[in-house]
Amino acid sequence: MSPVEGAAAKLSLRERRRAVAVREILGAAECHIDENGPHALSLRAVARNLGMTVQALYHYFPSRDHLVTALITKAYGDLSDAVQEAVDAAPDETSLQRLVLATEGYRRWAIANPERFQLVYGAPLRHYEAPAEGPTTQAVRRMGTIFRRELFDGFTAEQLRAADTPALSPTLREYLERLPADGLGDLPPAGASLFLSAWGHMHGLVVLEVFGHTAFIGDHQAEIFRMAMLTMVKDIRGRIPPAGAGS
Amino acid sequence: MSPVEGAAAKLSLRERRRAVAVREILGAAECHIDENGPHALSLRAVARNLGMTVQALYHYFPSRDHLVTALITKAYGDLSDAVQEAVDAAPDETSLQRLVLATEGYRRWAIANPERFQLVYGAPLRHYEAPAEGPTTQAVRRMGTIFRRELFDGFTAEQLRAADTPALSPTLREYLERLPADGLGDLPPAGASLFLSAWGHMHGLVVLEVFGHTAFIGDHQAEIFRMAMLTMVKDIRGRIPPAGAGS
DNA sequence: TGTACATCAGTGAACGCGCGTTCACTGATGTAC
DNA sequence: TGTACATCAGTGAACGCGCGTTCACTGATGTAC
Repeated sequence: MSPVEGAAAKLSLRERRRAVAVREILGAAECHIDENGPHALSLRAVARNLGMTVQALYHYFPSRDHLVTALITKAYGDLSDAVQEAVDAAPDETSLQRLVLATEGYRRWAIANPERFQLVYGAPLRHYEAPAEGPTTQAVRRMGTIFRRELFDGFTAEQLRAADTPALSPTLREYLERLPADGLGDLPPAGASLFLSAWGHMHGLVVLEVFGHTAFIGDHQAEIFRMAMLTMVKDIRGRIPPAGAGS
Repeated sequence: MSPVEGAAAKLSLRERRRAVAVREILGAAECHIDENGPHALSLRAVARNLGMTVQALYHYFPSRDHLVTALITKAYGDLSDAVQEAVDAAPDETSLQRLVLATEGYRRWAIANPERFQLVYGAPLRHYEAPAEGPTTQAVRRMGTIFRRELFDGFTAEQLRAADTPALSPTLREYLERLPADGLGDLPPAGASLFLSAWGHMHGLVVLEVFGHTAFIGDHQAEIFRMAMLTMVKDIRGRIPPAGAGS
């Protein structure tokens, strides 16, 4: 008996059916989003896709907002998975190469799932009230961790502290030092600043492409992106002094 | 008699009232967008704001789409104006400083008008069918021109051609060379590539901030942005060789 | 093993809402003579 | 200067649509004895 069957055997028929139904609902909702955009999402449309009546959905999600929250969480998770897989696929590459691969994974997922990408990074949905401690906070951390590891792989905190960046104001330095350690707090201010800049750079190129603002580049978007990211990573690493040079 | 009065005198009472009404409608629509987001825009809501009935709006805009098109065009124009003004306000600065000021103008307008910023750069509105030769194409060109002028001020095409960027594939180089001259076509491939990267970098940091993804930085966003842009511009200019060194 | 009861998935009917758009109309503004 | 007519801004009433949510219900699944 496989572990899966073992786990499944512990669930009643009803529980298994319920799990299947929830997956089907999420799938239908994602399908509808892919075709009509996140702002067209409605319980009625999802129910229609499933051949059900709307009311039945209330047995699985107490309101539209709960469904939306689940979808946003899943989209963020899927994006993180895509980035993680892009990194894991090349364990023998240099960390510079792995970081470029990570950014390419980010871009690729966004291009392949433009509507769900908007669910995460676009305008918040009309009438949607996100729960406090948003569903995204955990996912944000996870993706941040992936990128940070590759970006600063091989450098010590001491080296990052001595990175060649414009002088930050004392209040900002202090603020960055005091961020929670699971966010950017364990990075020295210069490192946090470089990291945010890099994130914005990657994200901006992807957003412009996803929303069609760089359509005039045609089929060459992937190459432009790759070159920009390669240059970006080299520049950032070039700002960090060799080990032992600081202090 | 002022020129304005002179022009106005040529318009009948009806024409002047009409012009005022159109401005009022656009203003009410912008106000509604500012408060409820672009996706909540509806003719009925605008009419309500004005104390009119919906049907009256059809005397000024033949459909909702025409109103939306006007709003998008105006938002893009206002953003371009803001950038232009930021540049013009410091004619004596170095072009490096002016470019940083331009990016700060871009950011400032976006932060001050987040909903209208979405109108331009966010997800397209539900049920809105943009006209062919979109209303934005002209505005895009205008803003592109401002940034390009400051970014590459003082450099010759020859210098840009020799910029230190990763090797672009021959097909991409050729493609970039053949872009229409009023877009990026008058830039050598290396210059076009640097320009796109810079645009994405600026845009990405602004988008993350506008959508609240960098809220954890609190009041220091402006400083982080400024440092990132300063570094970016220096890096880009550092890649361009001094005059006469190439060929 | 069978029976009584609780839980749950799903339906039919209905609620009140906001939306874009059309139609026939009234009264004010503008214009040709 | 006055008059007949055209143009235009605005209204009242109505259309058909999709939306989230609630209520009372039926029949299947699960459980305690």
